[in-house]
Amino acid sequence: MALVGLADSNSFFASCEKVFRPDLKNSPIVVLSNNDGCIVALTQEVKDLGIQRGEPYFKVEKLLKKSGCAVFSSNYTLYQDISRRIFEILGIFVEDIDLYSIDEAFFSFPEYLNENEVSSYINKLHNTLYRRTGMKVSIGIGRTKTLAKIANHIAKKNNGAFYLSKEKEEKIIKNLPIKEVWGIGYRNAYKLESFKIHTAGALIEKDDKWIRKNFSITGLRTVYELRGIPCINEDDYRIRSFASGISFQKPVTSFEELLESLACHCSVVASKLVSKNIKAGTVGVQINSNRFRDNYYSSFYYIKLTQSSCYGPTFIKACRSCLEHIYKNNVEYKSSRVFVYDFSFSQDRQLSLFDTPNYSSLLKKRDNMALCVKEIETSEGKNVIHPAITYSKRKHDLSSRKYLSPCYTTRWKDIAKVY
DNA sequence: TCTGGGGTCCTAGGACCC
DNA sequence: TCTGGGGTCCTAGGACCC
Repeated sequence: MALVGLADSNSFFASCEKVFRPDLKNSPIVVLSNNDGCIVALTQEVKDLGIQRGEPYFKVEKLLKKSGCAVFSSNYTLYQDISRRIFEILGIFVEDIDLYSIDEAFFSFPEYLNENEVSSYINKLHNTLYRRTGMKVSIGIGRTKTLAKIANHIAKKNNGAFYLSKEKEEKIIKNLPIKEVWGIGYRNAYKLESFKIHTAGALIEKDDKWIRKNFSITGLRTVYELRGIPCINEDDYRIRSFASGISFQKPVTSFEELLESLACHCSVVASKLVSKNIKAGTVGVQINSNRFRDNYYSSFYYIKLTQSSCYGPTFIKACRSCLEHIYKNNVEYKSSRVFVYDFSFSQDRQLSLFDTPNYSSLLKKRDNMALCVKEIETSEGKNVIHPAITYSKRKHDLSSRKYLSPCYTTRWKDIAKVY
């Protein structure tokens, strides 16, 4: 059985911002969500001020300014590129990389190596990643994904790499607080504590039937993983749906403006579908008013397309129909979102009984158009071609990003200068 | 004034069938 | 008074993750 490894960057977004700003090496840093709304990444210095991830920025703005904290809007272009570089290097060292999120990846590791060999190999990996990207990436190794996650947690506190061997498991799990276990959120932690279970050690002692009854199959899987039996498979990460959405800077009330924002999201999802070489069979639209206000309104509607598609204008048309079902007058809308699911591979197309040859050739033309748009976006940049309906609004114009850093690694004019 | 965005999985319960 | 038993499929909502 192979060992499982987990590579995970520390305060990923905040660390990316530090790479090109050595002057901020020891400064507190926060990175804000879209629209500069919430804190989504923060360094230890900021955590020490008692601030948590998810905190609305306006509530702590004064405190942060007083402590000399550097503030950034999310620069996904930069983070995505640094992430790509990290995983590229990881691929030189290990096999079967399974990307879990922008800053995390599981991988497999040969078990025939002895403990010292594993430890020195992962230390070397950690150091190479730091030297070549400027990012501190913690490496944890264990018998299962859940154990690798625990090992990674320990690595973060030590020197960046940790191998949780079978021999060490018992001692470490015994006193591990239940809420630090991956897969146990605050609600289940609270529930477990009401049963007087406070540590992972106490949890793995419990009877399988009891766990299944109180915490469902998901809870039982976590317990098996803690016992060293792998239960979380790579298949679990197959994409089933994705979405594009954003909060507006100012409330939106008109049907046309909402549709315009949805059209921007359609372009984003269409482009993502083309790059993955898949088509979506269902399109959904969600619109929301401000959830912190009275009379909160949120509605969702979806349409199954007659033919799976990756063509933006087809999605826009579907969004218009969805919106007609859920749009209400006199509501101040705060956000909109487009979902796509029911994926199929691009080459399989099931024609319906009443399709005419003309219709299939139209569908072919649309496929080609979608590919063509993607090619233009790749060579000329994302904002050079877009549906006419979105002419006055681009996705990023809809939200505020006051503290955006340069795209150091992906745009020539933003490249770092050395004086 | 201001409160993110993007995912996954599971379960209960309703609708429907024989 | 009292209303079967065994399925499937779908959806909303909850819980979790980053």
